[in-house]
This record gives sequence, structure tokens and C-alpha cells, in this order.
Amino acid sequence: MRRSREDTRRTRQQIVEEAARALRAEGVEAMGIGELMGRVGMTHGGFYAHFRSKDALVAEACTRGLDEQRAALLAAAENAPDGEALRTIIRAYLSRRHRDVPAEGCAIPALSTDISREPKEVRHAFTDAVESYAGQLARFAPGDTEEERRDEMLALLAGMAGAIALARAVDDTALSDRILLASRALYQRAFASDGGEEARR
Amino acid sequence: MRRSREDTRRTRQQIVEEAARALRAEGVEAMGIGELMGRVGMTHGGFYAHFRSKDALVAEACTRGLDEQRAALLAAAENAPDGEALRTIIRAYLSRRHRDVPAEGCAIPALSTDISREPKEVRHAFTDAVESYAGQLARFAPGDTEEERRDEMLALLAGMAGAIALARAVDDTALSDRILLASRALYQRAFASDGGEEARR
DNA sequence: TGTACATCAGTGAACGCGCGTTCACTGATGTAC
DNA sequence: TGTACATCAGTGAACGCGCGTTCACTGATGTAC
Repeated sequence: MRRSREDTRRTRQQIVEEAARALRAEGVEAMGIGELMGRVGMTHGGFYAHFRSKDALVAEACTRGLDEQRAALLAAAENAPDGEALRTIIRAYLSRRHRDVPAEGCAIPALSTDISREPKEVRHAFTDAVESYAGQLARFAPGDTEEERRDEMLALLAGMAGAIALARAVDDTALSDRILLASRALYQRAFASDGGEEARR
Repeated sequence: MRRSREDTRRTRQQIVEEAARALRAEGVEAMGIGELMGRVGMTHGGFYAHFRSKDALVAEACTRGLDEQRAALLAAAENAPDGEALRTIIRAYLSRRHRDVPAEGCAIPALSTDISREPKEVRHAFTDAVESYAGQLARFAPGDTEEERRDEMLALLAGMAGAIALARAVDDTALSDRILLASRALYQRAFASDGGEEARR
């Protein structure tokens, strides 16, 4: 039966939130519409009152997942002591927690492989979100121009995402930990004390 | 009908080779047994004369894919001019060609996200292959001990894999190229002239 | 070396399964008067 | 403000589809004598 506008809005938002979690935890294919709607307390048929297709939801949930992580990193960097913003980003991203809880982490290591095989609709949303992700964190990266800083941040995010993805893939905790630690050391060294907003203050 | 031992051996090898390509091009889920057997010139039923299950093939094909790429990078590094081995690895890995032809590239950027959701059998094979991948290339990385060099190489491979995966995921050629170029610059800088086999000669 | 029989690689129909999507239906909400 | 009606969020059965896997069968290969 028909629901109030407020209920409808809330339901739609819950679906996107659950999808953003499920996507990162299970991947695009494994995230089922039925399971998702069950988590929101409804049956699968109602889904299509909110979204044109699964792809449309995936596109929106990708954006959501990336925006969440961007906001978390931004907050961490802004609260970091002077000159420590980029180090803080690197430490937070390459943490055991981030490796172990994909559902609440960055969508790049969880989904980049899947996304390249998705339809245009999804890839486009993902691309836009990645650009604004790197764009908003760029001020913490070294470089003389906005472009340089954004490119540095893109390379850093891509690299850290690779480290998390590989650390999740391997079946050996010791090896996984070594991947995280060695990657931390690598990026801290590459972006040592020189760059970033603080150096320009 | 029954085939000669030589035929059987050849068929099995063809299946693994096609699987190693298809896996990297399409991902684990999308690689179908029927399609694969069709490419080898047979029907799907014959598959189970060679493999216990799809998972068993995926495990073997992962190893194959990683070993191929390791051999290619090893050859490139060994043929590089003195002091250029690591730079050559970085240039070859972070190339447009590698981004554009996943079927013939490294299995890490193509599969790491998928692998973390696969059964133990697959993850274990992948893990072993990754260890020997990093182990065999370790001599080109900086570090005083074998362990240090292997960890550096793990971090480098993970990072470069992340760059390739993200470059493949985004829907914008210019952004994709910038990810590759910025990543090249990052790793060339981080592993500048100091490290590696040549520096220890 | 020749023969009889067991083996087994490959065929193709059939299986169960889970998926995304559709659709007739329900009944509370929103709207027009 | 009250009433009549249109709207539409949600239900749950049904759809087609493609997948991995099984299985009875075929006939050339391998093996035992």
C-alpha cells in the first residue's frame, strides 16, 4: 500500500545505505536485491518503486561509499597535528581495521576490479566520485599546482587501494600484515615531510 | 571417446591457458565453463574429466596468470641496462598496454578483489603465487636483507596493481592516463637510483 | 605380434539453483473539489 | 473541513535466463594375456 512521502524517502535512503555496505563487503554480483530488501525489512518486489534497475542502485551506492570514505579521511586529516595530515591519512588508510572491515571502508580496493566490467552508468558514477575524492584531499598532497597535488593524491589513493586489496586477497595473516606495513613505509617515505598543505602555510 | 595421453595432456593445458586469459579479462564469476570449453573446441561436459570443479581450475589458472607475469617482468629486468632493472619493471607494469590488455597482464589488478571472496582453495593458490612472485623479483628492490627487499617488492607490486586497477575502472581516458603517469612518477621517486641489485654489485 | 576387454575423454540432455525483473493486486496516502 | 477518487509503495507469485554440475552413453585408446 502507499506510504507517506517521508516513509518513502527514508526507505530509499536505507536501501542505498545497505547497498553501499553490501557492495563493499560482497562485490557487485554477489549483492542480491532480495537480500538487500530483506535487510531493510521489505520484500524484493518493492525495490523497483525506488530504482530503475540494480545498475542504477549500484551507481548510487558506489558514489555513497566513496563519499563516506572521503569524508572520514578529510576529518582525520583536518584533526591531525600540524604537518601530520598526510601521514595521518596514510596511517588510517593502511590500517588493519580498514583491511578487516571492507563494508565500512573505501570502495576503491573493494570494487575497482568489479567496476571496470560494469556498464557505463556505474563506471561514470564511480569516475565522478573518484575525481571529487582525490580533488578534495589534494590539498594535503605535495605539489606546486592544484593539478600536481591532485595527481599525487590520485597516485597515493590508487597505491594504497592496491595494498588493501592485496592484503585482503592473501590467505596468510603474516604476509597480509607485511604488505600493510611495507606499504605504509613506502608511502610515508615517498611523501615524507616535504609536501602538503602544512608545508605551504 | 577416449583420447591418447598426449591429447589429454594438451587439452588440459589449453583449458588452463584459456582460463588464465578469461579470468583476467572477465573475472571469476563471468568466466563460464561452457564458454571456456567452446574456445578449446569441446562441449562443457568434458570439463570434469580434467578438473574436480570450477574452483580447482580457477586456483590453477590464477597461479598460471601470476607466474606468466612474473616471468615477463623478470626477463625485462634482466635485459635492462645496469641500474635500470627496477625502473624498467615500473615502466613496463604501469604502461598503457598493461592497462588496456588485462587478459595478458598481471593477475593482481585483474583479480585481487575477486580473490578475497573466493574459497580457501583459490585464495591459497593465489597467496603462494604472490609470495613467489615477490620473492623472485625481490633482488631488484632496495634493502639490506632478503626480507626487506621482498617486502619492498610486495609493496611496490601491490601499489602498482592498485594503479592499474583504478586506471581500468575509471571511464575517462585523460584521468586514467594521469593515474598511470602520476603513479610512475611516485614509484620512480620512491625507489629512485639507490636500491636494488645493481647498487649492491 | 595379435586379440579381448577395461578404461576413460568427450557428448549433450537434464538437473537444481539463484538471480534480476515483471505484474496483478492491495490499501493507505495525497489531492481535487 | 469533509468527501471521493487517483496515486503509488509494497506484496508475493511467476517469468526467463544462465550458471555449475551430473549422468547415461559412445567409441578410440590402453592394457593384459
